[in-house]
Amino acid sequence: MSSTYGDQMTTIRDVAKQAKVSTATVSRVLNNSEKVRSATRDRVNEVIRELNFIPNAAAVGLQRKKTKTVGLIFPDASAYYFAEIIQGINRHLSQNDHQILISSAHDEAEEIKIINGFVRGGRIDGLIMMMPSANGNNGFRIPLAYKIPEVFISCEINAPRSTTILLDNYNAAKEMVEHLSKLGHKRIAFIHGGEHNYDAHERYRGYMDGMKACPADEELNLVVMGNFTESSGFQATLELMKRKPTPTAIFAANDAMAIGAIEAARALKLRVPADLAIVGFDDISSAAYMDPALTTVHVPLRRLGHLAAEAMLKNLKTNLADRTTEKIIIPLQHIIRRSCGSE
Amino acid sequence: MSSTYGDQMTTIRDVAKQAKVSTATVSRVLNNSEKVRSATRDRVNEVIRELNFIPNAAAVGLQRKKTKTVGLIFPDASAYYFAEIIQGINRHLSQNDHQILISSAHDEAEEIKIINGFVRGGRIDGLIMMMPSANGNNGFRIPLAYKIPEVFISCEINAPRSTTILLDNYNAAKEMVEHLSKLGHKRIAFIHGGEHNYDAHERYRGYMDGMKACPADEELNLVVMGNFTESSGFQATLELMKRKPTPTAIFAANDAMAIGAIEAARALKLRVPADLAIVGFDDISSAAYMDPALTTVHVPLRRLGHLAAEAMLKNLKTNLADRTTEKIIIPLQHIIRRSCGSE
DNA sequence: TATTCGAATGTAACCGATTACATTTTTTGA
DNA sequence: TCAAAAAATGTAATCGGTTACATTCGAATA
Repeated sequence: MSSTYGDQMTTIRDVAKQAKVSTATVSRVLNNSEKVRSATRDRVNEVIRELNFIPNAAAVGLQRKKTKTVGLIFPDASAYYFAEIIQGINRHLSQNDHQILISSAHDEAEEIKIINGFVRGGRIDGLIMMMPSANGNNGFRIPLAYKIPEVFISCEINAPRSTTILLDNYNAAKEMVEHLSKLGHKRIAFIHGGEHNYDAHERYRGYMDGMKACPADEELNLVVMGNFTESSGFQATLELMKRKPTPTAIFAANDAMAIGAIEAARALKLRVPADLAIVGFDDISSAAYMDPALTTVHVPLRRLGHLAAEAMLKNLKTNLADRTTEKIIIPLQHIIRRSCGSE
Repeated sequence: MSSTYGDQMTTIRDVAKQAKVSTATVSRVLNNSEKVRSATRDRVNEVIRELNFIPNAAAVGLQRKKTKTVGLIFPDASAYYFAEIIQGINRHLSQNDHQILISSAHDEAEEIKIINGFVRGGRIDGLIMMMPSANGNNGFRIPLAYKIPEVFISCEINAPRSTTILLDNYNAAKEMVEHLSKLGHKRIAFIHGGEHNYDAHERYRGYMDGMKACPADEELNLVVMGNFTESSGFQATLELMKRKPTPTAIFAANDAMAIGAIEAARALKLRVPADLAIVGFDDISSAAYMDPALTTVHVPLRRLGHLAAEAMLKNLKTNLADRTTEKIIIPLQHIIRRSCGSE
């Protein structure tokens, strides 16, 4: 059985021999660490280029105990949402000579197993976790045992010396309710995204507090549980419109459910926004092209990824003792379009 | 500066010492390679569990010249589309004890540099490339120089001993035209996705050949270039409706552009499908929830990813000499909804 | 020109696993 | 019971780099 690299594996020894220096010198040139006479450096670089030599990552990793790789743990759902974030992360990391190693699983036990394997196997230098279903209370404490930098996205783990990046879901949701309220709506329903999802829960909290501040008709229960999919938004809306009195506005915890809600309104022969205002959250690319165009909250996913990568790179450069515990909250902007009846 | 692993790095020597055997025996237990007396095996496994030992990936990789990692090269665009594929790939690979290393860049030179670094640096055992803009003619020959398994998605590189996975865009597009034709349409326009995109081009070919077979009013040029975004579909439709005679149906090369087209029709006060039929391609999750629900071609992205992973794992087990050149074509299914006026 | 000293370079141990080969232990059979 | 064969285990070289320490070189100074 032939080797993976076949006969093309070039080692530092090949370079050393051809440049008539020791491997130590080649290594020094590679890492421009100590002083190397410029004539020697040029000669070595010439050979490196000639042989198309690239140091073996495993050998470097073994010695340095660094892999230039960041692990990414993401839930196995909602591809679009996570893909944008990952792109943001990857863009910034690869510009800084780092790679990402991805894993995803919904089963939390499996998740922990994977993380453990990554870290203890020395595969990664740092860990970026997006686990909206994890919080400090449900036993997700494993990462804290490690000493590698950790960045958490959309979950409140509260691990010391880690960086947490959150969206300001709460305020954005609250303001959205206030906006609907200002338009005269009193019976504003909410389609939840899932009890155990951090973002969904924060949006729900914002909705609830927003409602408290509004002059409401009466004590209403206008919250229905969805699961972030179009079809759940559709079902939830059908469900909501059976209640008496019926809501005059629906706030869906994400755009996909808002799309389902619009479709349900249509099935019920209700005009949006005249009979029923509908707003979402996320500002997915098609939101502007819905009928009616969807009022929503813009979530800068790539920027979120960029911030995560930035925090990771910073922590990677800082030794454990000097790392601080940080929480970055991204303010969110409303996008008022036609579906709320504002224009 | 403390080590990445801090004091928690457990080595095979620690295990050997505690189990009172040599490192060779521990290694044999780990790889259940040769025979080990079961009493010894149990004792070693016990210690491994006790110490939570996981072999250092770099050390294993250095020795074995295998990383259990597959490189993924994807274009830096259309997150949703690629995310679904990546999920499909990842799901299957991680079930088989492999990880993925992702990279993406639009600049082809940078792309080649990254691939080269991955392969020559021994970071990956195999390469899955999705480069719709690459084809055998535009110089994308680098990968052929390597001996690791290669799987290409949506591009025709024709590298020997590699596996290529393609969607049957051509036939699906042709059949879509035939479907529209059967509904009585004679002036069917096409919104292209990009000249250099493989999928877009195949869909275009299918459209053209479908048109040839249809009884057309006259020699029409009803093709406009888009770029797979909603806004380009919007613009393209505005453009198309200025032509005389105006098209009665629009076939967009993907759903996003079809969404833009529907919105444009609306802006022009045209009813869909009564005044203008509009169909797409991809079957994104919101397609069923558009108004009108979008007729399109379903593209099984996760399955595509799964097939790519499967092919990769198979090739990984086969040595170079025994690998065959394979081309897998995935047949595509139409989803007839309301936007084509069929119901 | 000889001496000194810092800069440049080389030597070899090491990172943590695997594995060919050597050695020890156990089993088998006469 | 003991020699021979088979099985289990150990020893040490190795993978391809990095780096502490040793050595050599060259320039500056006397």
